[in-house]
Amino acid sequence: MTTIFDVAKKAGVSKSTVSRVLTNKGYVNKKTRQKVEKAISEVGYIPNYLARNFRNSQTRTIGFIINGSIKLLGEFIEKFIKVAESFAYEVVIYSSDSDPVKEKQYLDLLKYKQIDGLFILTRANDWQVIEPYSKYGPIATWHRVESTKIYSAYVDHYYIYAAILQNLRKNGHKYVGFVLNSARSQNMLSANDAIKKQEAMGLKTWKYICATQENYGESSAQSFLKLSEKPKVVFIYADYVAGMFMKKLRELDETVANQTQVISLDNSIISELLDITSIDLDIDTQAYNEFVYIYNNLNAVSLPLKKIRLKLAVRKSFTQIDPECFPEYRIIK
Amino acid sequence: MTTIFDVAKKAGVSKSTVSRVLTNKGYVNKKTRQKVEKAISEVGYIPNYLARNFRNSQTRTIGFIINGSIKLLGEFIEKFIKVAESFAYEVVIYSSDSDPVKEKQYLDLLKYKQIDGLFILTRANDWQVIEPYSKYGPIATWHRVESTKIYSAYVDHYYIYAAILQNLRKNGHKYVGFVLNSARSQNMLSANDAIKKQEAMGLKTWKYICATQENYGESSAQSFLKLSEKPKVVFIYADYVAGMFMKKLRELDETVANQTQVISLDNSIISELLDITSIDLDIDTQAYNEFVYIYNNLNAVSLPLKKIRLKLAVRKSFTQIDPECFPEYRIIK
DNA sequence: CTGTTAGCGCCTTCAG
DNA sequence: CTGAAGGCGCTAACAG
Repeated sequence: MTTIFDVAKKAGVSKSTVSRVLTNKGYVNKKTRQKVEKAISEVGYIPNYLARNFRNSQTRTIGFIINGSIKLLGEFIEKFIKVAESFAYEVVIYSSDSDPVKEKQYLDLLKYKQIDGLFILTRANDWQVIEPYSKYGPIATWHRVESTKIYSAYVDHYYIYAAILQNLRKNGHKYVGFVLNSARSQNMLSANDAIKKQEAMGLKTWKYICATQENYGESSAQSFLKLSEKPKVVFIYADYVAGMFMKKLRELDETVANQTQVISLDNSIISELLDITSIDLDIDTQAYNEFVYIYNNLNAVSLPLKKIRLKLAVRKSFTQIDPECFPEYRIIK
Repeated sequence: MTTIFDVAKKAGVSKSTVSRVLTNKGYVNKKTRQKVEKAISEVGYIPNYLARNFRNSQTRTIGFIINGSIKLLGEFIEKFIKVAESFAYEVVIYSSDSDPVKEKQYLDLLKYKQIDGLFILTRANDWQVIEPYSKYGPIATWHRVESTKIYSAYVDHYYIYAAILQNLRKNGHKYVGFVLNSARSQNMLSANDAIKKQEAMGLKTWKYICATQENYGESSAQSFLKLSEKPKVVFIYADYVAGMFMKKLRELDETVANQTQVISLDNSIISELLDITSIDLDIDTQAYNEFVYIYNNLNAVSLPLKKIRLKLAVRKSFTQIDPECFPEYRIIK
């Protein structure tokens, strides 16, 4: 293995000079620089990042914790990686399997200087447990969290639900169905707030809370069919679930299926293939912001975050869109 | 930051002794060990992996290059990461965007000792370019490749296509449609071999080659509809494409859509939601084998690879299954 | 502008 | 069984 010492010997200079041309720091005479560069290629020098990182005590690596299924998160991860890449950072993926113990191990990596910063897709531990780790390095998450120490590029679901409901009311709907996630997340609490507000204003609702991530769509459809009076439109919290819901509904009762309109969240390939009207949460910008927050903290800079722009992808499952109700949205198609 | 020196001081021993208990190497008296362990927790010692890796000149990190869209590869990545984790390895994801230059940079990481091994989902450079890098560390891929230096846990598509075609012939089909990927991959060449063999035995075929990864399903459906005589069954190389094909077909001609049977590859959430009969390529085992190959090479051991077990997930889009034609398959549902 | 020097934290001979 | 010493490759003061 060649080291800067070999290069120095070849070029007839000192190690420091070689280091200076390598890192582009400090002054170095043009001619010496050329000599060194020539020597570098002559001896086939390969920088040892292990040594460099050790010396600089930095990894230029961000940890990224997923919690089980990344089926539909590919897009987010991909964008995050690309942004990181553009800032010369690497991304290591860890799988916590929603196990608090495992998650803590990864949190420890921040202490152990194995990573510079950490992104947690969905947490397994309480925020109180996670928060203290932020002193070892910046932490960001996709979960909405009220903390000054942990960043989240969340979209407030209150406004999403409020806008959709306002639209529905304008179109004369007085009875609306919801399939909600049981996760004790801020997003679902916000959604509930928006729903409650409309209920107070006379909206009749049917709500189905998904207990787990499995069979959600199916059981919600079964429950829906048991209703004596059924809402004409159902707002479902994720494409995947909406897909399952529609599939099961069609299987069990084609007539009802044809009469039921559906709106969902994610605008993924699933809503595209199943022609479901779905809200696009601007994942790309979210991923960008998440990384940039970490980057800013690591490098004591403050690059601006981008504004998240929601879009409503209008498809067959629901078409009565009143543009006025979506001031911040961009309706597509 | 606490170092082994702090621990040594506290325990009243030398750095070497601390190192020995930390790494569990060499002899160390029980009592001294206890003293050291006590000191470790007392001073709150945190090992510096940066230093350790530098000293050991290893990263315990495997690079994982994706080439653009990991929408449907989540499952594979996830499994790969979990296996790696169980062997105390980490996985860094890189995105090559199918750019040969970028890919080369990641290949260089192997040289630079930034990673111990490399997995390439789909390559951007020719294998001849990639192969030489294997001297810096083990390389594996998901692409089928004929090389002794690069491993691939591929499933020979010849057998898949042969088995499906044999089944179709047993069921009396004399005319079969195919939507194939244009990628100059071994898999598609093998598929073609299997198809040609049946053509030689009198099978009539319609073939559509997808040029790019976009609009594939749509254009194949349009092309299909222009046929004066249409095959009753179409075999499509991926769920995503099959979904698009069916969607477009239904949009343009419901009658034809209802008469057309579809089989595809992947058995992903898409085929589940769209009720497409699909072949499960046992991704989990493939991911396991890919990692274990790398692990074996890195650690000069030879843990056995697992046998890949294909499954046919039978759904509404195609039901005429003759079990005898799938000796190696497991038919589900 | 360049060379000398002194570590970073850890592991591993080599003596004792 | 334990301690002393050296060095992995690189960078950053500090002199010159």
